[in-house]
Amino acid sequence: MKTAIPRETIQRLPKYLAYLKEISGQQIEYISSLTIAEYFNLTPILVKKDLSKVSSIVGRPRVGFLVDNLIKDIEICLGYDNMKDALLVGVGKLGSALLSYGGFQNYGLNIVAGMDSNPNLVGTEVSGKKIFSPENAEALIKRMHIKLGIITAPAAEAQAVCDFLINAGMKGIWNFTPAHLKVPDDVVVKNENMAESLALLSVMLQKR
Amino acid sequence: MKTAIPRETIQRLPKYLAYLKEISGQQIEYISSLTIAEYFNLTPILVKKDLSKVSSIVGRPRVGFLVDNLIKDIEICLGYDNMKDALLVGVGKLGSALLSYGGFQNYGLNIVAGMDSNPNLVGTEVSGKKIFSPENAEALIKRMHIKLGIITAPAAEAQAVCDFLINAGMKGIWNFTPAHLKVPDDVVVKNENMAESLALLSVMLQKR
DNA sequence: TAGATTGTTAATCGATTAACAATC
DNA sequence: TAGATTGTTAATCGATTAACAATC
Repeated sequence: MKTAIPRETIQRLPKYLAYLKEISGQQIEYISSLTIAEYFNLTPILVKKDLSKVSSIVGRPRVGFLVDNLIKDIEICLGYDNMKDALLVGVGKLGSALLSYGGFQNYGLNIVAGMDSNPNLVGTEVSGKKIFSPENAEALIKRMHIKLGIITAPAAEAQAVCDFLINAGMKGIWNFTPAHLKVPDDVVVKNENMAESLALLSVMLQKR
Repeated sequence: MKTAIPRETIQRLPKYLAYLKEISGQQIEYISSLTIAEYFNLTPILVKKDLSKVSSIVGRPRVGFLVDNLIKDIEICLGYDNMKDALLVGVGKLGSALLSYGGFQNYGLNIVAGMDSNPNLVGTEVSGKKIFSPENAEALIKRMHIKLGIITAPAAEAQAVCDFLINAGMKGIWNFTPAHLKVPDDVVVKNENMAESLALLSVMLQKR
């Protein structure tokens, strides 16, 4: 792995990874960048370059890369090898869906619990995950050194929730609300912006 | 509105739009690109350029753009002005959450119904939206000329669902599963890829 | 009038694509 | 050996940033 992997490359890596895991299960040992490119409708050169940025070992000319090696390299690059604990705030429909989704384990993400201000929800469990009150959640965050918060609260409360989480020590926020969040420089926000996706889809459909 | 608006600009427009609607409610008449840039931590020149690509009217030097005019221009550009009907397939937790989300109306999206192969769900309603069987859904798609499909089914079924929808006449797919979908050239797919977001977040957090 | 903000043209920057030597 | 695929250096392309004249 070299330094400064472009954002675009990082976004493509999870796709490659899923594909590699699939073919690894099919006992395929080696893969060339050309094969990956064909599968995803990308140019072979692009894939080649992406892999060269990530791969710790050199690919073998005429043969390609050892699949299992590549999987390991991508996982290390994306930090999937060390589990990150997260707390989810706002146990509505979307929040419940995310709490119940088992697939995050594959991405190095472990949602340890939920938090909600609704007293009727506090103390209950969703898919085996406890729902905490803000007070108890704050203690949990500090005790477990949880650095990542997932916000699925109503948009109107998003900023307050965000401030609360950062105050408790969080350094990363995964924001599922349409609200624009203001955070200090040392905190990272990733917006899961459906409006953005929908805008792209809308424009793409319009063109036809 | 000029031709060929860059993808990046399109992705920023919904953010601007939400902000503009907010300040429009506060009786603010004019806005400058500088003010928008400050709010979103973007460079003023970038915002200026984005707006110039979208705005039908010229901004007034020293004053800025008429907020309501700008709102209208962005909505037209993003196609929010004409409602698009959509059918959602896979009424699990995530599917139910999306069916219940009222905010899509603001983005020109109207989810008319759900579809599920589970007979226990067929005929029920989620937030006032009927759940159809595949057979009945196919008739509905054709009768209403629904062009947009939202896939929240299990990943293993995603490709089959996708093929089914395209076969029924759909031209756009909003894919919430991690599966990679193969589609004909005249069909547009937008992946709502949580793995991608998580990868970025993970790498950003790692750097600290 | 002076000055803030616009629209537009030019420069920079970074990602993608092309070209090509190296190698199993 | 011949040829497919790699790694790397150079060219292209498009988005962002800078510069500056126009204008209310």
